[in-house]
Amino acid sequence: MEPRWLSQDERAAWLRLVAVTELLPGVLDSQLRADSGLTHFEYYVLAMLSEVPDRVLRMTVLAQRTNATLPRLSHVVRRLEDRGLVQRSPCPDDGRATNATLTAEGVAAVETAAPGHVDTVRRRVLDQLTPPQVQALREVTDALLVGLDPDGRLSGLYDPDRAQRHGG
Amino acid sequence: MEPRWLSQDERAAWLRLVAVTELLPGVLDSQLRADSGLTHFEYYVLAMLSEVPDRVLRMTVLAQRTNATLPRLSHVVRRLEDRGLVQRSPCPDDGRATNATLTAEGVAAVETAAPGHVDTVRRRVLDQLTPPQVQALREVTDALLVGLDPDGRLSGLYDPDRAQRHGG
DNA sequence: CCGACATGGTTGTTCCGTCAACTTATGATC
DNA sequence: GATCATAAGTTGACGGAACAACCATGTCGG
Repeated sequence: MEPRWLSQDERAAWLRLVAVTELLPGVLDSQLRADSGLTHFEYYVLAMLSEVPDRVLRMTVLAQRTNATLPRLSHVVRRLEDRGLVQRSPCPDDGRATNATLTAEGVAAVETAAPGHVDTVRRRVLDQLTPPQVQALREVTDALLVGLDPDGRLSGLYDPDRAQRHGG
Repeated sequence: MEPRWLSQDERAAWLRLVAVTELLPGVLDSQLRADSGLTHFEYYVLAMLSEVPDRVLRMTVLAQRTNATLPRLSHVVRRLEDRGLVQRSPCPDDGRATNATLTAEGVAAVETAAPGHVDTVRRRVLDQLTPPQVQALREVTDALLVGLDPDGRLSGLYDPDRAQRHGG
């Protein structure tokens, strides 16, 4: 079955979007790795925990907010626990569940890593855009997420209102 | 040194961009894998070769156009060669260089995979956007690539002069 | 309550990407 | 034309991610 091919404009936009998604992870990862010994994903795990009351989240919720599969998160959290940045403990409410708690060292790690990370985000990304373009980026990505995240699994990451329904 | 933190708008745009870059690769990879047994990156390697005269490119050029490091491309091309989709041969002009040629089977693989891939790109990405939003996406990603690809390494991927068609 | 099913996590395998080291060829310099 | 530096690719080791299999716990219908 022959699909509708892409128009000139669509193709141009699409190829650039692909290029951005290819390049962005590398930029974030290498800066964080070099300066803080953290993967971008590890940083996000710690950051998500640091923004939440008591700095505790159940593995499932944490996985949703970081767009990780449970196996992936399990491995990462185990490594972070080995490094003393996170503490795992059984959830009292549900014998199956595990809580991941950010330790004091974990807090320190996030606070140490944050400035350099934010600086990279500024210089490599946001400073390239005019204020109207920032607004446009927000609107476009919002629309894209409808197609990419139809169940709102990641909504905790970008939409505080929907976070309560899905991640709370 | 304390960085400038992100404004409300910047943070919103940034978090959504991160969410998009987290989700998009998985969407593309799983469709291509399931339907064609190809990684998105493998598909792009084959697609880039298919769009070029004689379907030959030197490894270095191919690496630039796909934003791959040379080691990564070398590994991928070896696997593709094992599957009969690509043929490697020494470059007559430069004894150090290697040419990668798309085989007939490789052409067939791209042509088989393309419709499903384009369909996914449409349904999951482009159809979520209005025409003005497609235009905005193009402009914003163009600006972003200045910061992410300062040397223009990937320009072959999105520069209209060098890239004529995609997915066909 | 008891058996079937669903949910929450972990573990192990396999594959892919990165990094560093190495081989070979080219180009510049004297 | 010999030497040294650089470029093009390959290879191997290592770490992280996807996937599948598995175990433990909770839930629901009889």
